[in-house]
Amino acid sequence: MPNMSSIKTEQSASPGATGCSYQLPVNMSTTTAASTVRHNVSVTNIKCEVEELPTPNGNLVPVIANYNNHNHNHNHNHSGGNSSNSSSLRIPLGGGGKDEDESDSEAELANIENLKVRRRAADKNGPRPMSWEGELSDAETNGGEAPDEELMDTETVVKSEASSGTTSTTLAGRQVNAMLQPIKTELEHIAGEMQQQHQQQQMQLQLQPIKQQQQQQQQQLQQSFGPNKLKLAPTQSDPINLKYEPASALCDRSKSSSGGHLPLLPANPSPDSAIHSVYTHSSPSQSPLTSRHAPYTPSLSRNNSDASHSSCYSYSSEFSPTHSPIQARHAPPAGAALFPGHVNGGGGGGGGLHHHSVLYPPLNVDATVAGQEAQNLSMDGSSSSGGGGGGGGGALDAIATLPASPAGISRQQLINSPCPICGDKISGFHYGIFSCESCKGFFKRTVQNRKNYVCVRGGPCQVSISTRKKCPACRFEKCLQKGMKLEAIREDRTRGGRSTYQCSYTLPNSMLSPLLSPDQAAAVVSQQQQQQQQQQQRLQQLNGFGGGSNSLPASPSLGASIKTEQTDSLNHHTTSRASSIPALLQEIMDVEHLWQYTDTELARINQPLSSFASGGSSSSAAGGSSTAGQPAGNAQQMTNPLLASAGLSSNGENANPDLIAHLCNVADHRLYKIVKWCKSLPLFKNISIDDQICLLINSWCELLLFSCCFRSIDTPGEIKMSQGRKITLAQAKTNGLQACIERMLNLTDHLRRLRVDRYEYVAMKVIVLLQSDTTELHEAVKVRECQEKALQGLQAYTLAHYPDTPSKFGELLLRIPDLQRTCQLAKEMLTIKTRDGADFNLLMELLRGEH
DNA sequence: GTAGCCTTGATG
DNA sequence: CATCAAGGCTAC
Repeated sequence: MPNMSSIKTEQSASPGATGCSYQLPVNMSTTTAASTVRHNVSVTNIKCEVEELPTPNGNLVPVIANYNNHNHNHNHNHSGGNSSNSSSLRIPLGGGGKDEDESDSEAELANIENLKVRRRAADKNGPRPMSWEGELSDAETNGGEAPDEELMDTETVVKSEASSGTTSTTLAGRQVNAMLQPIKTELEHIAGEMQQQHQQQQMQLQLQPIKQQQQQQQQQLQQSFGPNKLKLAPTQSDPINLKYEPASALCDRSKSSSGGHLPLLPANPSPDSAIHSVYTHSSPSQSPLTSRHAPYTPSLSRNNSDASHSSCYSYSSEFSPTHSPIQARHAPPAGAALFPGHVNGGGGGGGGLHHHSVLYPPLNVDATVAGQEAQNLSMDGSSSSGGGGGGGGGALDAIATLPASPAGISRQQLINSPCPICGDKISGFHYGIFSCESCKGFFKRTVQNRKNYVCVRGGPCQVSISTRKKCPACRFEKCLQKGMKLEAIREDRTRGGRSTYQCSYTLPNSMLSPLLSPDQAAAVVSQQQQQQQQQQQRLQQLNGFGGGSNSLPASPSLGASIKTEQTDSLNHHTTSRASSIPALLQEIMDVEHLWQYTDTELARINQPLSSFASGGSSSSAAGGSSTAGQPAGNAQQMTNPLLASAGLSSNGENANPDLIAHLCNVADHRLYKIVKWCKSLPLFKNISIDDQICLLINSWCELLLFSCCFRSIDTPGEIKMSQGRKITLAQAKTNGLQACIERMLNLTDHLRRLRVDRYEYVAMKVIVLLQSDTTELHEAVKVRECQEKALQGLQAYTLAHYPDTPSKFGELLLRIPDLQRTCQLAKEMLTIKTRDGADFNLLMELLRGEH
């Protein structure tokens, strides 16, 4: 009955009962030793039954990961005739295809493989609680009965592994395919989920809930990889909260088949799906109005005056029942004067009006009509008069600017209405919308703790009072979709007072269009797109996305980690180019967060480190396995890129045997995330499972290495591993990785010189992934076509955004052979190291398996 | 982790 | 002083 949501790196939310347990690779399951030993990586079997199907309103979208609800027509459209030209776009990937690919070894990955050996060794000594392979294997072995155990805490895992010893276990005789089976199983599993979701929706349309569940169960058993034809309808849900719902809609609520779900406002005609709209927030750079405010700082601090990034066409906290936090505190006194034609409803002159005038461009709305509507819309007699009191009040003024706002909705009505997210009773105005107390708390926890929920089903799960606990991913998504604002969460956690953030409700274009001139309407669309993009970036960064040059070390300060120079730069770009980002690139970007670690994940991964650090310099495990043949010791660890790539402290304090267990966690995580990322890529999803595996095998090193290099753009002379750990060339010399690091630095220099931005970066990753120069591909042509689409997307992007450097596209592609050569070198180095007697069995097999 | 209730503090 | 939207606390 549960629905399946998963929380990466988080313990399963609801043990057992909900069945919604996705088990992290980090953790260990209680699977049998036999099953866990089969592969070095395991995929947790995810029980994902859907008790309640998504409502047909299409209002639910997958959380965070937008990977499933994008319109892939873009991709398909890109193909076709273009494929003939593809050859011209093909890049001379590394001299030698297969052989070239053989080389490889990114510190991070190497680390992973290395650890796998240890982990497997531990597995042999006892049941491995949970692992990638173990989970899925069990599921498969047991006829689909997924282990429903709770996730174990990382620390627990570490201890169990440590206690099981670090006996080296050879993988001799194990086939490469077997080793990569985890990836395959994961891919298959995810595919199965997608298929399941698709069928669920179909069934839902047929109103056959019982059959749905039956089929779900069957699908769970299938594990077959079916094309994910499911397209989550771009939610045309209202970006506006309930209170602005048209009266008619309110009246219809009782008729709504979705039970607690609120009827939706007219679809937002924005070309972007609701998933974008949920990320909406504007930037000062984009709004001619916002420039009057303080520069936008994507900080969650309450004092950031985020009103500055309000949308000119969005309702904002003026809708707060009795006041507008923003306008009240930050409204430029003469704001209204800037827009003499602006609606002046509600009898204004109040601060709210001023503010509103600043926030909203002049609308061609008859002031009288607007004023009347404003009257009708007064939140309620008491509050509007109380809050507005002598001046019309912010709320009233705000309402006055709602050309098509519903009439007669009082605050009390709103309070009595069901929470737009779950249908529970609204308790107040929280984070930008009227919501219930539970959703308020949920949103707060999610943002403050930087949760990175992922709906294994890919969403959208229904979120109701009864189901809201089952899929936090979809719940959070809905929170955003309904208008909850990330910036409403205070960075400094100060209590009390009024919020200063700009909680903007995107005004549906359908409501605006009749009132706007074509130019204004276009401006609305443009601005909404910008807002969406920025909000998305914000969200991604909140989720730990931004591991590239944007990446910041985990910071307790939400706001601090949100704003980066590059982000600003990117935002600047998007100001003018938001609409010119190829859809494919945007889709790729939308799933990029899957690649990144969230702070929560990092925190969890590193959680055991504190204990490790106290363990002194026991070098047997950490030094032995990770440094592979080097003298174990603090000095080596300090500069060991393997450790560093794992996000481990490089201060030499981690020389504890438990470190290995910890590294296993990291390894599991990284592999898991790679697979997840791949599976969510718009192009990759359409490739056969066998070819997906093949591509992954061929490109994992390049992908990881490239991410390291891109991440290091802003640190010349240093390669950033995970979590801001850095390694310099000098440090690399101490452990024999000089050549590799040197090449990485060189590549990084090129990326810096080329000013590679994030869109280019993600596109290049996909291009690298889709390298089809291998004879092992079953559908090489198809893969090639996919790569061509990515190439075309990148080319279109670079030409559109960097017209002054038309050669950028080509230069970017020229870096790929470098990347591949670097990987080759790194792999060779690791191979050599393996001969030194270190526990690189798994790595060895992976290396061998790549050829 | 969830969610109800409490405390805080800016605002009018 | 009332309001209310933040965060905090805590039983579950």
